[in-house]
Amino acid sequence: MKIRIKNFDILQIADSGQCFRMNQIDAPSGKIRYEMIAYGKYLELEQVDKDQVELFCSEEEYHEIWEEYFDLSYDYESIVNTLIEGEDPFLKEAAAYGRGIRILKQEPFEAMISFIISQNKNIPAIRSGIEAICARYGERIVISEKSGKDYYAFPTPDALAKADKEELRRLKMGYRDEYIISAAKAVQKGEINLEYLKQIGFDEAVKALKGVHGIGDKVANCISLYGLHHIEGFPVDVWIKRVIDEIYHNKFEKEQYFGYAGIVQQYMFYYMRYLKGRG
DNA sequence: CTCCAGGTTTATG
DNA sequence: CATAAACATGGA
Repeated sequence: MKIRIKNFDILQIADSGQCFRMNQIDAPSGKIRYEMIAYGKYLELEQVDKDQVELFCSEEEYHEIWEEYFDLSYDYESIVNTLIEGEDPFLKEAAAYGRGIRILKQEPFEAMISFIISQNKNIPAIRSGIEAICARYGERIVISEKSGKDYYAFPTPDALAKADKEELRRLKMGYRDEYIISAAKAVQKGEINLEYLKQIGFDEAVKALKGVHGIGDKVANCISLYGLHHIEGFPVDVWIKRVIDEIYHNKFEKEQYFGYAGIVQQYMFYYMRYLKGRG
């Protein structure tokens, strides 16, 4: 189904570093098309034009999953306009450049494990690592008999809680092996209730997440922002550190963007990577 | 080969 | 409290 929507650029979303399982594929139209797996479902989507995308799924599935996943009811246009019309020269440019980004509502457990894996890895390495985990521990998804390619859902907490260190090392998880297992076990045992963490406040959610071995402040902010949709999440990684240091000379206050700090962070991240030749 | 990557933990001053 | 070293490994 085709959807008319502003501020939705598939390429920007796929390349924004918040999700790691969107892959570009060829389309008969020659336009930008991606395939992805989320919530156990396979989806292809194509950029028809600047303000229109086509999702290749049923209307039920669209309303059940993807409308919310892509945060389509949120008005990004007004955020972008606020920043573009604002006083901050860096954010004017960053918002204009990344205006097609949306903050996805990913599966909380997937965000949790993905960002544990992400630490001290570059984005291509994160992608391949997550694919390896999915192929080993995730349920196979059948798309069609002929497609020849295998697709896997993200593993359940149960499946990952049973993983052993050696196997995770073989999948190139490195020292993160025990972090992954302890996180999966915490969820499996109910010590961490991710659905509950969605309900409570951002600060509390971060605090609870940091109780897990291997989750520090940055990863907890990522999980909160991308998995729990706490829009106050403001992950400070090497790129945001660079922005705060080089652009703001260590005088940046995220509090001035209360209510949408996570979106501001995303524009900063995406734009800085572009400026430094990684976008 | 060297340096860096959407960091966290542990040790040390 | 702040800083430094260790950690495992692939990508550029």
